[in-house]
Amino acid sequence: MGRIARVLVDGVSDLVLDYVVPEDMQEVRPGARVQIPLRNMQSTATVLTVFDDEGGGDYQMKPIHRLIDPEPLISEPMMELARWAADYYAVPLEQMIRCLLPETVRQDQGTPKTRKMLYLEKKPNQEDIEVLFARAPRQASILQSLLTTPSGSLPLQDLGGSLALEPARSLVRKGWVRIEEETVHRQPMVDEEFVESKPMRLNECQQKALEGILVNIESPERKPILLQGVTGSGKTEVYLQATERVVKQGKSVLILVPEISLTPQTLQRFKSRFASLPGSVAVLHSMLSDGERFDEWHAIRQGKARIVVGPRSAVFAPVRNLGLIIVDEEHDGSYKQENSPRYHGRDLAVLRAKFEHASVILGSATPSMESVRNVLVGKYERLRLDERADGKRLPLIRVLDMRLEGSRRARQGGGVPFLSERLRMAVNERLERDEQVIFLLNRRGFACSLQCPDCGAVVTCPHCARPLTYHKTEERLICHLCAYQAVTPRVCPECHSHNILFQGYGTEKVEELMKKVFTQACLARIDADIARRKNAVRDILRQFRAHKIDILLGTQMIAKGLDFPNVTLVGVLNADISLHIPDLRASERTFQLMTQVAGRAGRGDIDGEVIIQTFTPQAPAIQYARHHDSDGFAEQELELRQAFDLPPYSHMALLTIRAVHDELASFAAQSIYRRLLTELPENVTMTEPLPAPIPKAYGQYRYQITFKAPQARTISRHVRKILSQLSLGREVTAVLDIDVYSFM
DNA sequence: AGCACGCCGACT
DNA sequence: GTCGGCGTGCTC
Repeated sequence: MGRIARVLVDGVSDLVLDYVVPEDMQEVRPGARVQIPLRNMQSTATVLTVFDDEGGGDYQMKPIHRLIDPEPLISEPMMELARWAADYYAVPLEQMIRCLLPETVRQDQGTPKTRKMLYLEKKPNQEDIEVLFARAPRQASILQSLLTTPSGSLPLQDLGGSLALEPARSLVRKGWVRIEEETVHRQPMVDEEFVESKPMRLNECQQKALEGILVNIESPERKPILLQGVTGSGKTEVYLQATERVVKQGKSVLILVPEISLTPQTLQRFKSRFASLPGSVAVLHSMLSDGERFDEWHAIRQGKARIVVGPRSAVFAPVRNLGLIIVDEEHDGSYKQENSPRYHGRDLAVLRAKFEHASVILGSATPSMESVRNVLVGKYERLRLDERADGKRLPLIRVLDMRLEGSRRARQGGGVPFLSERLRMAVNERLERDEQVIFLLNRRGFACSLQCPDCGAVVTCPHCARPLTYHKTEERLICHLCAYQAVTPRVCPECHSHNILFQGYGTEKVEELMKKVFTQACLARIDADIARRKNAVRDILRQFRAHKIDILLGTQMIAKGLDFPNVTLVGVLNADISLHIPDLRASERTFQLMTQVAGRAGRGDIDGEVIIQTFTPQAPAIQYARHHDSDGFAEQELELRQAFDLPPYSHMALLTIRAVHDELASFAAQSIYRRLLTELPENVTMTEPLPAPIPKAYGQYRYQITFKAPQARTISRHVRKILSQLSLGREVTAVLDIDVYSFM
C-alpha cells in the first residue's frame, strides 16, 4: 500500500489531481513543489495533502516525476493557516493555496516570462479580409487589428488572450501571420521618495504601551494586543520601535495596512526608518509588476527582507521566523476580501500569529466591535494611548444641524446647497491665516445620475439596471458596477424632452462649485476616480504637503492616516449618507469615519477644528464622535448589537445566488432555501431568498439568503454540504460570504 | 457529405 | 496549458 499526493496543478484553474508518491520520494509533504506528468507533457504542481492509498481507484494513477525543492515552498504553519481558512470560509484548499503562492511565484525561478507575439507575415488587402470575414470573423478581426498597428505586430494578450489563440493558429496555417515567443523584460523598481523619520522620544503613554508590547513578545502566553490610541497619539512610532526590537532579536515583522495606495506615509516611515538595518523592508501591493512581486516574494522567503509591509493579502507573505504582526487600522473594512476567498486579513493575522508563536498588535483609534468584544471577554489584551503625542490637543468638534441651515437658506433663497454659512466662514478664516482645510464628502462614489424632469426617467445601465453616473471629464455616463459607458444623451431617451438634467451631486460637482466659492484658494479632489491613475493620489498629497494646495476635497479615502500639520480645519459636508444605508455596521462606520477624519485636524502646533454638517445631529455615531468617546460609542453600540443578536454576538453569512436569467436565479435560490430549511440546525437562522440590494449586476440577477449563528463554522459546513449535493448547473453561481462585511 | 471553426471538458 | 471530441454551418 503506497502513499498518494493530491496536488494543485499550475496554470490551470482548480485542477486538482492525485499522483502516486514513489518509494524513494517519501519526503514529499504538503506545501512541496513537484513536477508531474500531465497528459503527454510535464507540468509543475503544489502538494495539497498526502494520504494512504485505500485502493479502489478506478483509474491508473501516474507517479510524481520529481520533487522540485526538498523544502516545501509553504511552511507547515502556513499550510495550517490555509487549511483553517479553507474550512472556515468554505472554500476548497486550493483557493487558499493560490493566495499563498501567487501566480508569478509558481513559475520557476530562472525562467523568464514570455508572451506570444503576433507578426503580420503577408499583407492582406481589404478584399482578403472581407472574404475571410464570411468564414472566420475572428480571424478577420485579428488581421484587421494587425493592419492598423504601424509595426504590424501585437501581443496575443491584447487580442483577447487565449480566446484569440485558435483563430491566430488558423492564420498561421494559412500563412498570414507568424507567432513568436518573446521575453518580457522586468520593470525596474520605482524609486520612492522618503519622508525623513528618526526615532522619536516616546511620551509616557507611548512608553507604557511599548513596554506592554515588549512584555507580550517575551512571554510564552501571548494574547493579541488591541492598541487603542486616539488619532495623532503616535501609534506608528510605537509600531516602529516595537519592530526595531523584534528585528534586533533576529526575527521578522509583518505590518498590514489598509489599501496601500492610500497609506503611503506609513509605508515610507517604515522604509526610511529601517533603510540602514540589516534585512531591508519589502513592500507588497497591487501596483507591483509581476517581476517586482516575484523579487519581493523571494526576498521575503529567503529572509533577505525581514520587515514586510502590505495590504490584507500580505498576511500570506512567506515571512520566516515571524516575531510580530501589526495590523494598522484594524477596524478598516478593506481587510475583508470582497471576492473569493472572502477572508478577513485581520482575523487571519491573529490566527497566523498563534500558529507561528508570534505576537500580534491590532491598532486603531476606533476599534471594531469585534475587537472590543474580544477585549471584554478576555481574549485580547488592551493597551491605550489616550493622549496625542507632543501634548497636542484633540480638535474641537462642532456639530451643525443642517435642518436649521436649510430653513435659513430657504428664507434667503440660494447659496451652495451643501455648504453652510458657518462652514464657509470658518474656511475663509483659516485660508486667511494661510492654514489648510480638508473637506469630506461622505459619499461612496459620486452618484450624479441623469434624470428627465418631464417624465422622471433615469438613464440606467443595460447590464445592471442601476442609474448611470455622469463623469464630466470624460463627458460620459458610466456604470459604477460594471464600468459600462455610454454617450451622454442630449434629449431624454424616453420622452425626447430637452430639459434632461443632472440630479444629485458628487465630488466632481462639489469641486466645481467649491472653486467658485473659494476663488482665492487652490482646491484639489481625491476620490476613487483619481486613485485609478497611477501615482495621482501620491502627487496630490505631495502638493498638499508642500502647501501648493489649500483645500483638499475627498471621499473617505482622505480620512485615513494622513498627517498634515498645517491642516487646522476639517469640514464634513454631509455626515448622514453613510448613516442611513441599510447595514448593521452603518453607525459603527460613520463613527469611525467621523473620528478618523476629525483626527486629520490640528496635528501641528495650532489647535484643530472640525465642523460636521448633519441632518441627524442626535445620532449616537455623531454625538460620541464629537466627544472623542470611542469607549462610550462601543458601549452603546455593543448593547444594541447584543439586544438584536448581531455580530460580534453572533456570526453572519451571506449566500448570493446569481444567474443570467432571473427565473433561474430565483428558482435556484428557492431550492437551496428549501433544502436548507430541513438541514440547518436549530441555532442557525436564515432569511428567505430576497433580491439583492443591487438586484442585477454584471448582467446577472442576484438573490441573497442571510444566515446568523453562534459559530460561523456551523453555517459554512452546512451550506457547503448542501451546495455540493445540489447540482445547480453551470448557469448558476452561488457564493457564500462568511462574516460578511458588505451586504450589497 | 466534408470540412473548418470554435466551444468545452478532461487531464490523475 | 494543451488535446481531442463534437456540434454548427458553410461549401462542394
